Amino acid sequence: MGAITGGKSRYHHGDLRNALIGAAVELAAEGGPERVVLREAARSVGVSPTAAYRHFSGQGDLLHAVKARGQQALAASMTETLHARPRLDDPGEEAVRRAEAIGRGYVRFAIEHPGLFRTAFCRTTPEAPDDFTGLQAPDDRPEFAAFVELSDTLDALVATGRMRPENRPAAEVAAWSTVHGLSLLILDGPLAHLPADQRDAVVERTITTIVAGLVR
Amino acid sequence: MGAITGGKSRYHHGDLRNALIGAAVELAAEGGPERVVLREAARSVGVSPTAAYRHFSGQGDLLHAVKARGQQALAASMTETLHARPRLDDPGEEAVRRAEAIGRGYVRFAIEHPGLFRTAFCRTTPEAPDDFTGLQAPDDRPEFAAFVELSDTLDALVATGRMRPENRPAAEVAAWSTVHGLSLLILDGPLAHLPADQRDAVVERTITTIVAGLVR
DNA sequence: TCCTCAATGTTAACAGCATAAACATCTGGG
DNA sequence: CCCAGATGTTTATGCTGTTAACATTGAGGA
Repeated sequence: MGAITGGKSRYHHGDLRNALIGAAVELAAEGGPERVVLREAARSVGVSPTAAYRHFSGQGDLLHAVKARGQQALAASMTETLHARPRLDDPGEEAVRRAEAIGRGYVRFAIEHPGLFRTAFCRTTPEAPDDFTGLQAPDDRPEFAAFVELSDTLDALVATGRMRPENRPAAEVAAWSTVHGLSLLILDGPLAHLPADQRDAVVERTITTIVAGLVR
Repeated sequence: MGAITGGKSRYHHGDLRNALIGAAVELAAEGGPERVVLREAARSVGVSPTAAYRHFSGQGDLLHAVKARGQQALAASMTETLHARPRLDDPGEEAVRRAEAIGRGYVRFAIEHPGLFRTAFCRTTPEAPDDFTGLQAPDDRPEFAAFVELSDTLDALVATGRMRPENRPAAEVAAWSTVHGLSLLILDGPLAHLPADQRDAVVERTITTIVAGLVR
């Protein structure tokens, strides 16, 4: 196969699938999922529109790939944010602060990369077998790394006595729901036109509130 | 103007704007915002596609009208649910239960009317001057009735000593974020394929958690 | 070495969409 | 009575996704 050979034929691209995904990711980053249009991605790669059909079943399939990239980018950003955080001595306090940091990282990514974030959670086909069913995430896929870290943090809250065991079930859903909804209200909803400082204050208070509901 | 006269000319519709909105709402209810396509709405009303441009500046404008209808439907559903609820004697307990009911009503509408719900919060034009800026809602518009009721309920939580005054700011954002995010995770996200009973249990626990974070 | 064939790209074509321009038909107010 | 503005229609343009038929390339077996 052609690979990325110096510059011979130019008829075969060599890595068209990834190139198309890259172009589509750029489009998504600029304008969200509705902007990832197959013909434009092909155009920006310099290839005929129908060439994409050799690598994707259609526009929906391309969008699906971009969505996966968005999820990975979110996860990567969050884990990076988490690793940069100084570790506290007290395990209970550490778990609480860690939970707050996870929420902050989530919302921060949404604000800094609105197009990618919206794409990461856009509706694709009704049948999406890639999603995990609610409460248990496969821990071998990179896009779920952040979710696994949330789970571990919640476990730590229980282990350190900061959270009552009977509150543990579905705790990740409560946490995730709050930061997810907050992100969307900020991106597209009534909080969209809020000045940055007020917005940040609201984010802080919201995260404090949900964590308070969890730890008790 | 023609009004809804018996059935004379048929050239002028008489109430085309509302008819188009109605058709578009039906489309949105079936398939969400991306399905509200101007030509199909015109078709189902029995009118030429370009006739719509006498009443809307374009497809985006029509979608905007449908979005408003969705918001009103959500608000109406929630207030109805609230009014059906039995009132408790203890004011503090009443406020807490009321807050929980508001959250339940929100998520319930999302589950029962997914297309309308998604349309009510879909992205339209970047400039949306109809949104209120975050923390204060105009209390004279029907689509904000439910939000005003949430605000009142939170005030009641403070007044009855169930919530500390310093937690009051942005409390509506925290509450709204949680139920909003939960709704979307259920509609389009990882909770989509959850069986109804498990899903309902998760909803209950999530609402309990956020209310716990508010009341303290 | 050469030759075939599957992989991968291209052009041409079609249908559906939003939208604009020019034209047609009512209808209310002078 | 009649005409001007409101409302609806036809026609046309350019975008999109998608399919079908054709072209080019490279890799591996005769």
